[in-house]
Amino acid sequence: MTKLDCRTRLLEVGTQLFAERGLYGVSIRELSQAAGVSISMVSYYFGGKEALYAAVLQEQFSCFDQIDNLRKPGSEPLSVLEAYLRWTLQRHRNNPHLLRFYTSELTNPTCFFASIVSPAISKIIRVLTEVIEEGIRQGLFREEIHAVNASLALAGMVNYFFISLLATENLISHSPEQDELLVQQYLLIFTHGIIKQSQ
Amino acid sequence: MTKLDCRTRLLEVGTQLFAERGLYGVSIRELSQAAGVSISMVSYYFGGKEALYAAVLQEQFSCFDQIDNLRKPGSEPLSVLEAYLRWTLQRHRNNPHLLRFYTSELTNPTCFFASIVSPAISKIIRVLTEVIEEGIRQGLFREEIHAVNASLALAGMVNYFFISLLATENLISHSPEQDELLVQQYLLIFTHGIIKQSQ
DNA sequence: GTCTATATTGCGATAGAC
DNA sequence: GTCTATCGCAATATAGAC
Repeated sequence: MTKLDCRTRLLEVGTQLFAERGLYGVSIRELSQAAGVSISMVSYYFGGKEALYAAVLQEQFSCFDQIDNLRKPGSEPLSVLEAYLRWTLQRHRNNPHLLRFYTSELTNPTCFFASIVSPAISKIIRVLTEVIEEGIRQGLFREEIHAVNASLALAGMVNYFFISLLATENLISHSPEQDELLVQQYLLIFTHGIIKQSQ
Repeated sequence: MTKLDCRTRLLEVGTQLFAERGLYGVSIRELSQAAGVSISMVSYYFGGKEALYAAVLQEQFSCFDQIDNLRKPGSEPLSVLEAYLRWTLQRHRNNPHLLRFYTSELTNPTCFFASIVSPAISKIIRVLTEVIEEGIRQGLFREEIHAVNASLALAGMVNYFFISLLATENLISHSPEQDELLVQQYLLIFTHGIIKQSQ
């Protein structure tokens, strides 16, 4: 087994197990056993269990940098919001473990929350807020809307679909084939509401 | 220290610490020390750490039974949804730890998820879904709306406000004084959307 | 009913062989 | 670079004194 394999296998298995049970729910014994390598490899490559967890977390949240791609100069607020929904669904599909870390860190933060997780999340909300403020300024969106509230509402709708998965998989299909329908539903609710317009 | 005090103190401290760090993030040593009782009291009163956790969880989720009070016979769908929002905010205010368990169990489920947490959550979603379906039947809500999607969206909006708290407390006030404003904002977004109606 | 003391297990980390 | 063996410690649980 080459150096790269060993390190990579630990990262992969660490991602899987930490996502399922959190930093304190997994021992490095179990971890190294699942990876098929010696227990000492965790210290050798990462410097300990917490450091391996930090490496996993860092990798998981690296995709959040892409948020800046959503806001191309001159793009309409509404299409940026739609792009955010599609990008978020895709993010969770590409990486089924991401939301576990995201939510686990928000709920039971480790010492890496402040440096890795919090900046990523608050950046997303800040970008969404700016987009919605721009929409209000352009007269597209209601003035009564508080932009931060609306951003949290939009992020909440789409993320909660995945957060609640374990308790709702008997109520609704979570298959990726439904994703385009989901985007349309959330966009419809968020922009027009559920009330039928009688004009 | 009487029997009641000792048991109660362990429950209180357990609620606090398990909420902050999860089942595996807390030891019974630390727990009993924080409660000011002997370490053996955990086994004596509850039968072990996991059993104490289960007792805490059971107590936390008992308030979910009140969901049935929201749906009085003949009440309008829209006012039930408003009552749900208000009730949910109040639930989180009355018990700042509830959402920690809620989210922690959804993300890193323990062996008690299936018996205590999942039924509570899926019942809420089921009730909301029925209310929205009734609204569609009455012609109040759009036919294009998928009732389960909309229920998850509404629950997601209001719960995510608290879930994301640690990453967003510098972006928005989380003071209880804002709660009535929040109810109005979420209701406005959910029922009418953010787009300005030009009729 | 509550304590101290202890048995036992499993943890994270590392020394040293290969 | 990877392993085995082991150290030292903290975990849960419990026996037995009061």
